[in-house]
Amino acid sequence: MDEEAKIPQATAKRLPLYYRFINNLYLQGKMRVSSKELSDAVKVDSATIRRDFSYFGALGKKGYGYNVEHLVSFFRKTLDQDETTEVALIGVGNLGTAFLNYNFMKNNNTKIVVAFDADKERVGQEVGGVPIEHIDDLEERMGNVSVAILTVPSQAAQGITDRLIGQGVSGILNFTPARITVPSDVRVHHIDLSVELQSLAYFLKHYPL
Amino acid sequence: MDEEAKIPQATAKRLPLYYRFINNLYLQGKMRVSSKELSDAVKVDSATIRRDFSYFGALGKKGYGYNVEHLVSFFRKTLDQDETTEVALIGVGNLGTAFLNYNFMKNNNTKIVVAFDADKERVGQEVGGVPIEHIDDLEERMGNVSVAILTVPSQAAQGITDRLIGQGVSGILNFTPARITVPSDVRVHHIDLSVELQSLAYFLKHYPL
DNA sequence: CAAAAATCGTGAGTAAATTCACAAAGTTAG
DNA sequence: CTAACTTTGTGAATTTACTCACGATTTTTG
Ligand SMILES: NC(=O)c1ccc[n+]([C@@H]2O[C@H](COP(=O)([O-])OP(=O)(O)OC[C@H]3O[C@@H](n4cnc5c(N)ncnc54)[C@H](O)[C@@H]3O)[C@@H](O)[C@H]2O)c1
Ligand SMILES: NC(=O)c1ccc[n+]([C@@H]2O[C@H](COP(=O)([O-])OP(=O)(O)OC[C@H]3O[C@@H](n4cnc5c(N)ncnc54)[C@H](O)[C@@H]3O)[C@@H](O)[C@H]2O)c1
Repeated sequence: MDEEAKIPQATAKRLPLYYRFINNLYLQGKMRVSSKELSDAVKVDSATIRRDFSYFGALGKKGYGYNVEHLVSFFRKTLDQDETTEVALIGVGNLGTAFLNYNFMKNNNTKIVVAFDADKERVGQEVGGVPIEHIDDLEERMGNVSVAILTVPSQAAQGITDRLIGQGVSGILNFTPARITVPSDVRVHHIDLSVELQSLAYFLKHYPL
Repeated sequence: MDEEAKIPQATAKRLPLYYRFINNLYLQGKMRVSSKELSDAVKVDSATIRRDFSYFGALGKKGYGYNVEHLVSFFRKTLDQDETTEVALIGVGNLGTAFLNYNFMKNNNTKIVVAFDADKERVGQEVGGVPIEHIDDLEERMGNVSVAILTVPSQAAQGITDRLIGQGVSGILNFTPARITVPSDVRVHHIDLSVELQSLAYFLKHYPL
């Protein structure tokens, strides 16, 4: 569909990382950067970086490297940094509160605009400038947000997911351990912190470096 | 070194996920499970599950599936669930507080035993049963913890990392946007929440399902 | 200006991971 | 006990990702 649709997924996942770093260079007034420097900074092999960039055409110059300003404006366009993606957060508990307090807007095109919780005490408050609505009002108060962050207890995850999808949400960042079921046109990224910690421990024991 | 060292990394990362789900089945009293059922539950292709399990030998029975009790005890051993990995957390802010309040011990062999912060107000308090020490006392109070969770501001990340490594830490779960530099025998897992959110937004726009 | 140095972009090779698809072996039902 | 059914384990094919290594081109130095 998109003409860029042939970009490998592994590359696509690295783009925001590149963007953030290049933007920092830009703000620091740096004029040029080589794939080797980028590699040291973001810990991705320099050949991989050149390959990643090459999917978008010849962004660099041989013997010189990449022009920071050119790169940054290219990535801004490519990552739609000018167009903010509005996000809803469901479950204002420990994790949800942390996310609301965090400013996802730094170098970032995403913004949490509304939060929901089942606890009546919290409803009506604001956390990090985001109003908290009651979960029963999800359908009325969600607007046409297309991305949701799920930080509810795992038992509630599937039910809420179904309602979110009913409202047209097409991307979910799921922090609950539940592996939710969604139609094939909805994308879910699972971030399973317990699994991350356990698998790190497993790697340490079984894959000594 | 290990005889299991040839297990693909992608497989190793899924093991804790399998374990958690199988353990739940076990607690529910379920006797048997097929790769198809597991697949529906954890959203991993059933052939991938069978392949993953097969690295550990023939755990199942043709025409029957897998015996839950057998699986659960096998994974418990394999994932060293009997031996708790002690973890330190550095930076008791929004995110750090959420992790301390969370009980990583459910189905889990990891435990945060100590936390550090630079803010004197917090030192001496407990959060989620974990004592908070001052970062200046890191070297004295860390014990021989081998894994650390980094939830400090990104500017502090590299300096703290160096000190952690000086104390023998060999695994770091890094939630800061900084890509830290470590010796080659230290393993770092980056969890970059802004990148996750941005790349989800990117996928939605450029890879319509 | 010429030689040396830097660095990109990419063809080709390698490695890792996933998926297909089916024989083999077991289970279940009657 | 037999036939129909289920489900594993895996060889082979495929897909995806990474890395090497080098020619081409530009910059830098003296
Ligand atoms: N906190 C962590 O460090 C951590 C780590 C790993 C996984 N998780 C997972 O993240 C999720 C949230 O964790 P947490 O520690 O923030 O939990 P929490 O209990 O602090 O927060 C959950 C929030 O969801 C709200 N809630 C409950 N049911 C709801 C519903 N039906 N609709 C809307 N809101 C509802 C609760 O009122 C509460 O505010 C859990 O699934 C947990 O397993 C958390
Ligand atoms: N909160 C989020 O949702 C979120 C999302 C993405 C990334 N992050 C990253 O996670 C990290 C923590 O985020 P946060 O929101 O919890 O920040 P925070 O400011 O709430 O917490 C940081 C904590 O670290 C402590 N600290 C500062 N310097 C220290 C030092 N040298 N040694 C020890 N402790 C020190 C501070 O006192 C504070 O308690 C940041 O790097 C942030 O970029 C957070």
